[in-house]
Amino acid sequence: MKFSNTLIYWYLQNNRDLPWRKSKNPYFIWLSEIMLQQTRVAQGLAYYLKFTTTFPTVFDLAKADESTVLKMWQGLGYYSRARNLHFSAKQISNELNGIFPSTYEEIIKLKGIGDYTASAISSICFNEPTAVVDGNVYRVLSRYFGLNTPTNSTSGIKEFKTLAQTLIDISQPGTYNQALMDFGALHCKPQNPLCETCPFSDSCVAFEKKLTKELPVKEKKIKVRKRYFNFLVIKTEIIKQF
DNA sequence: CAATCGTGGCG
DNA sequence: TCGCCAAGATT
Repeated sequence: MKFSNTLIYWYLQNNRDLPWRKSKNPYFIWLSEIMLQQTRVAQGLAYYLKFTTTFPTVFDLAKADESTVLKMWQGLGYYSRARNLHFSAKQISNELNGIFPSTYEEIIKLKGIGDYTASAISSICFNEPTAVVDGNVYRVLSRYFGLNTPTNSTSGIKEFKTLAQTLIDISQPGTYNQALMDFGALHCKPQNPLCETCPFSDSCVAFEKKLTKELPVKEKKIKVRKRYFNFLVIKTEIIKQF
């Protein structure tokens, strides 16, 4: 069976019921994608609900003060996301008549949106076959194909993006992309992946060669840390009495 | 292009 | 307690 078909079959049975999946409104998908950058679903969920309630449309978000937006973002981290989100909301509201751009090429021009987010929005909302590559995708593909190219290297980024693009189901790219990420998050987990009940266990290279724990490979970056040591030298004077 | 940006969960 | 990581983007 084709990779994408197996994946989507798994997804239809195991996908998470998340609020942003009820909609294809690019404004909502955009909000969710920005919030979930480097952030777990469990952490971002409450913020997504708060934002969509307070700002039901891009106009409402654009009208708000930046300080208000930042306060609502408080606790989520990476605050430049909130500033870029607000900046782009104003741009969409004022210059694009509130209409979200509908192609990858146009979407990626927005501040705060890079390759991943542009691919996610264009595939989910506009059915454009643009493959997403996030941490989940690196892990699943590196294991399934047994690839040890460091995922944080320049060549690795290109290699995985190209590979993901060849695997995409062009008839339902949004579903395929979300399936791949959900599969990575729930099944092909970083630690203790569920290989025993995996639909890919007959074709996964890492499983066959017992390399699951070794993949994906990340180039180690040396973290310089300063350590300060204080020494207390104790001298005792021994007085010899005789 | 390597460093940086936050927070919380996990072993 | 510590290092690693989690739906990345920017400079």
